[in-house]
Amino acid sequence: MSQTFALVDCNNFYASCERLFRPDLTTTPIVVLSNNDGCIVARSQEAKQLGIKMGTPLFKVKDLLAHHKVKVFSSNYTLYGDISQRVMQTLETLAPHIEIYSIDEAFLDLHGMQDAAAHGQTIRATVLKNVGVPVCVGIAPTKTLAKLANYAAKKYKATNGVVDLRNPQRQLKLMALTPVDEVWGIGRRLAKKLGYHGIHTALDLAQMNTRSARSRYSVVLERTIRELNGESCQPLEQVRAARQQIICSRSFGTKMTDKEEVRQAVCEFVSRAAEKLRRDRRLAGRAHVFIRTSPYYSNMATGTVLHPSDDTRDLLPLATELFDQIWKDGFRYAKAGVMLSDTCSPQALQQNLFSTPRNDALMATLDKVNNSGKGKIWFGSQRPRKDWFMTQENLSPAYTTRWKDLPVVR
DNA sequence: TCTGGGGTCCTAGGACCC
DNA sequence: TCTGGGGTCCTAGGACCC
Repeated sequence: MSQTFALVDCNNFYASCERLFRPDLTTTPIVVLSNNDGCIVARSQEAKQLGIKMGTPLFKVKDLLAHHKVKVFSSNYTLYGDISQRVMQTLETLAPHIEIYSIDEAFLDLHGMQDAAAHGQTIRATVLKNVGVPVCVGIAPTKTLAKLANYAAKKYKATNGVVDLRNPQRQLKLMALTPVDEVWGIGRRLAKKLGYHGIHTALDLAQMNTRSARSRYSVVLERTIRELNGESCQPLEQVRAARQQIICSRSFGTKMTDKEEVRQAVCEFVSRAAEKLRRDRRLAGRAHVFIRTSPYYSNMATGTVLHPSDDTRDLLPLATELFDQIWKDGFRYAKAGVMLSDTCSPQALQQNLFSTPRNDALMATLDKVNNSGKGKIWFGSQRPRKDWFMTQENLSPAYTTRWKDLPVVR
């Protein structure tokens, strides 16, 4: 019995979330900005039609946005995370097994279902009714084909948001029409390379010899080809693996030349990363610090955490040491960041003979205060001025997760 | 084209071992 | 010393994804 996957993907997710609580914006073009209000990471349908591209820096299109009265939002991850949970909870009632693939996508196990296309319509209607977010559904015997089906469901209006791609004839037809870079796993680099070898459509790729794909490219490409041919190589992953690394990095609004200032920024990143680590209930075994001045100089230093830890006081001195190793005077720094890796769970960690008992209560209190919205506690080495950190000029309220931001009905 | 931030997986090459 | 073969582990970097 062959498998059947459904890929459910929210339409213009962040823009749809913002619109949910602003019915006055139903027909207004909307864009959502990245963390630092740096560039555009989501657009409503109307904004897409204005030719605004994904990833465009805000300053490049400021005039265009103003001219067309586009509503601009800073990203509000608290809101998106909460709406995402509601979507996923609804999806869990619509299939025996689901894999949450990203904040706005999930694979559903529909194997053995007679009329999967009709069920696809049920999924659309139910999510729209329960949460208010429009979704599209792609159905196929492999994840890669389900992705492709979803692409078609979004692109071709006549599909009514659901494409059932279980029929091999339909698979061939769609693949012949689809540029190879729309295939899941084929990015810009690979698409260009494949183009040199005369592979332009998804069908060209599907017909490529798997053996030569493996030797000339990689096992990943081989797997993609097999999946395009209906051979499922990627099972549904119901349990999410714990994060292996945590990154906190920022581009600076204005270039930095002062060592002390950059060092303080790095310390701030360490604190943020450690906070995420504790939220995950993980310990880090390794820390990395990197700095960059656009094209000329970039460097990274890596160090081992003596005893894997989630304590900011352990990580801060190490990061400072690493920072000193890579710092060079006389450059104008554009970006810095910290990565914590080799994470493990506290249970998995063997008790070390020399490890001192950690003061978890202090870190817990610190996190509690910093997340309360009532104030911030920081270490002396951090940079208290955060003018360069998290610019959010157009933030929407946390409608669903903060009492005072609840929408009021008049 | 490097513009944002946060992730994953794979591979080539070096260090080191017998 | 650079001459054989075989293996493991680690790291940096490339490619992808959302």
